[in-house]
Amino acid sequence: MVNFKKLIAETVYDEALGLSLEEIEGMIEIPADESMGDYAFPCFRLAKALRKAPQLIAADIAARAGDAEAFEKVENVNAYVNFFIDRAYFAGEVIDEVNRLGNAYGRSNSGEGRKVIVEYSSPNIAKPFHIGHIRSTVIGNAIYKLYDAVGFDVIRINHLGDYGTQFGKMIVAYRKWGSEEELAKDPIKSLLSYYTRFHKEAEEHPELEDEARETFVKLEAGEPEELALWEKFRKLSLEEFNRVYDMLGITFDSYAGESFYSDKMPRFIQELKDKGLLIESQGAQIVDLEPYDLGAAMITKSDGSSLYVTRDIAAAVYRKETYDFYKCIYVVASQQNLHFKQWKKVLELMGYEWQKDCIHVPFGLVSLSDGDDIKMMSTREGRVVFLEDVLNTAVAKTAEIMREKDAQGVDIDEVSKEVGIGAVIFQELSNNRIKDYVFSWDKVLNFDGETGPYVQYTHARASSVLRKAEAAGIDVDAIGKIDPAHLSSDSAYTLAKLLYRVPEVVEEAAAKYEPSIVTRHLVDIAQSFNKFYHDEHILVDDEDEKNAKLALVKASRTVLANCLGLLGIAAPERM
RNA sequence: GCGCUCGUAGCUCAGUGGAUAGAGUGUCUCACUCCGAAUGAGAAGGCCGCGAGUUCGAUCCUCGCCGGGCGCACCA
Repeated sequence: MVNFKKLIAETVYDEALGLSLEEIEGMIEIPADESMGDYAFPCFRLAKALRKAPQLIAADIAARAGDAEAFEKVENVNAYVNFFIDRAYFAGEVIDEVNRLGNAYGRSNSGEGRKVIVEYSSPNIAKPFHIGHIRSTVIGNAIYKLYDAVGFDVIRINHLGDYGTQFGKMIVAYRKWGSEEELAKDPIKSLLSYYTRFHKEAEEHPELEDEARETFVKLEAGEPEELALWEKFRKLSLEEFNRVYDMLGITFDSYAGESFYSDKMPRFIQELKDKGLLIESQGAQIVDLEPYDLGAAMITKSDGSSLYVTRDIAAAVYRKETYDFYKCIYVVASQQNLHFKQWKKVLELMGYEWQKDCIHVPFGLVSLSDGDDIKMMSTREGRVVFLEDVLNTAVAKTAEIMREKDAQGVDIDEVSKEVGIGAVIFQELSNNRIKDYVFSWDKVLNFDGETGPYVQYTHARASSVLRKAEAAGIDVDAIGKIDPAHLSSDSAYTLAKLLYRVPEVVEEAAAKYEPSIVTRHLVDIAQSFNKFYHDEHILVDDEDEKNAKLALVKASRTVLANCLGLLGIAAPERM
């Protein structure tokens, strides 16, 4: 397909301008208002070099470019050269391309032969999966899909929080107040109650904290009794998590969590010593990062047990040695910005230059409204909304709406899951990931406007038109060369332009680790399609016109499904 | 206190060193004998937190201030 930006850059290019083709291409803009053209080239910057008013420069370029074939017209408005692409030509090109590539449209091979690791979700074992966990899980999954789409070999790692002092606490609590039967009945709930009780009791009996630390030391030393309990907790928790992952349609290539690295740490502690980085402070071993304004990174506690940073160092080196990654992406909350800065600095001081390929992709906080107050979620204090409840409620609400609408020929059980869960995922991926938000049932259960169901509805609607055409004896897949002259209306053309931009949108979203760029574009496409649908009748009598419009509908449906797929959302044909 | 981060319409949020700052939602209207109304159209709603600076041009970049959030060694 023609790269229009490149074409325009070539048209504008002139040695006298003193700019390279690439520089010109980088300056090309898409005007805010379509009445000002499809692409624009601003000439302000040229004024100084050419010693000429920018309006005059723009006029010269416009005059020079005016007769190029791909453009309907080229005109200058003040200092801008505005390019209007020949609509029919453009629509024909885009539709051919989308319908030729099908579900490969939007994908590329620009990452071919390189490995990328995405670490995401990473819940803490023995704690329930709550609405806060949706962020890493869903954003991480979308980033995996985006990197996969642009051709990278992607390894998905669920870095389970399955180690640390918290397990000392859990074991102590279980021994004191737990029972096997209770645990078997509802594992997560029981474990959570032990954990909560531990913290309550520890307020009055601080010696419990010491006992927990001692127990973790035993666990780390591989004492059989502690190890057996820990393994049991881990197994039961993982079974629960998998239920949620199944609902979300998410899988991982590795569940190597923190515990996996427990026996790999001594090597790095020794290495830090050998490199003279480790110093003792109040009985603990630390790396002094004060010269970099990053405080101190604690490597071992005064009782000798390990910490988060220690395990992350071991994990990073292990991954580099095992996978030789091009990039290792950590989808972890912005609360841990300091941790990641410290950790990267330690790796750098150790001489691991590849630490620059380790990328922390932070996201904002989910909090809960507690009457007038807005508070952070707290598992300990029982102030949580469980993700599974949110998903189930969204599915139930969807089923209710579907029954109200008396949808014909639809498997409500199946589709309400696709739509309800899709709504939750879409909502999560709508905003820039760095933004904090307050969880709201109203918002997550709203299916009007810029929502997942809206986009899915648009897809189902396009599918419905194609079904109608098939029923009338048209083989939509066999429509060959179309006459794009029928697609020069504003609404058809705007839609075609949005379809055209999908590959660059996918590349941008991957490069910025920002799935919401795709989500936003998807909404734009759906809005544009619905406008086209309202403005124009598709199944008209004129064969040529009908075929051209059906080809555009088919291309739109393909793109909607492809982009939903990139976000991990289903694209039902009926709903 | 220091560091990071956010501040755009009543609310939730897009946006870009450039042309008149955009959606959704809410409010008020309109459109289903017509391909799916989970839709579309219209109205109303803005010192883009404040103040300087850089620039031909700043909502965007820099600095300062104000406000919210998060973080700042034996949790992760």
